[in-house]
Amino acid sequence: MPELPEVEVLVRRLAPLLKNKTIRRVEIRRERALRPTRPAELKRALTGARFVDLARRAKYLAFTLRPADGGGTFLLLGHLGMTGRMYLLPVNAPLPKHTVVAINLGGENFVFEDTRYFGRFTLDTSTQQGLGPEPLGEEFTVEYFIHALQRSAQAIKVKLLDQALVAGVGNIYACESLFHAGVSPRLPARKLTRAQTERLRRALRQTLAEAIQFGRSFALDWPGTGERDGLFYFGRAVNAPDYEERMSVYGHQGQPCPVCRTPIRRIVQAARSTFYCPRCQRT
DNA sequence: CACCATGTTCCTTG
DNA sequence: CCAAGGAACATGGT
Repeated sequence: MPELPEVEVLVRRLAPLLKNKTIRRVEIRRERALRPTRPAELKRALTGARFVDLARRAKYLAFTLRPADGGGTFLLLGHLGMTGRMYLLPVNAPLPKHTVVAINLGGENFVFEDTRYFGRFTLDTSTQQGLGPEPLGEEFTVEYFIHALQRSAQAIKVKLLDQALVAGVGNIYACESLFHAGVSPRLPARKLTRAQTERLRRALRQTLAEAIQFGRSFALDWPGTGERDGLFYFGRAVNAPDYEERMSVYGHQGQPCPVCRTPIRRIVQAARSTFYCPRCQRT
């Protein structure tokens, strides 16, 4: 469930539920997610600690905690990978099959579940160093974007997935943003005109912001104690009839473009699927 | 059995 | 040294 908008919505929903809660016990079922933190180290740091803040950076969840001994704060980072979910469960509810970590907060467990185990739950913050600006932030200016694209011959679609260029864009919203900007996913980054770059920046910001708005207004099947967050809006959702229509091109191979009715095409770039309209995105 | 999947990291090649 | 491409990680759905 993992691109910037989904993480943003999750963070905002989770924050008030975790705030000021004290960790009683930590159960680690998949050590791999902690890399390179050792399980004993994570348990020692978390047990008795208290959640004081939660924020999003790119696709990461950044938990700020106050240690058991009360001095200062420290950071815990979560990443949902491809299939990660985080939510609260009553302590008497069974933990799901692919539970990575379960944190006992007293009456409930804060659960990190991840079917494919690509996600992370760690004290290692080194990955934050290489991240580029937030696409919705002030630092992501037209000038920055133009400058960053000028140095690369890589296809613009592939470039958008580069977290060092702009942090938080994933495969779905990269495809959608290029469509809204009317830019071909195959266009080499350095070939974008100033006008195209401006349109793309605008499309990125608008597409991401709209997805966040949708996620915040969406009637989630998750009051904080349900069994699933039900949060990821792509795919078949719970009770959302207009769900499929949210995407203009992603996953719509062979279906008519919503603007010109030309069949949407699927190509492979950097081993990932790209969906686009060959007519609306000619250059 | 085949192919596909919201992500990141590591290794190889040029 | 760098850029770019591909595989690996692991599980499940269609």
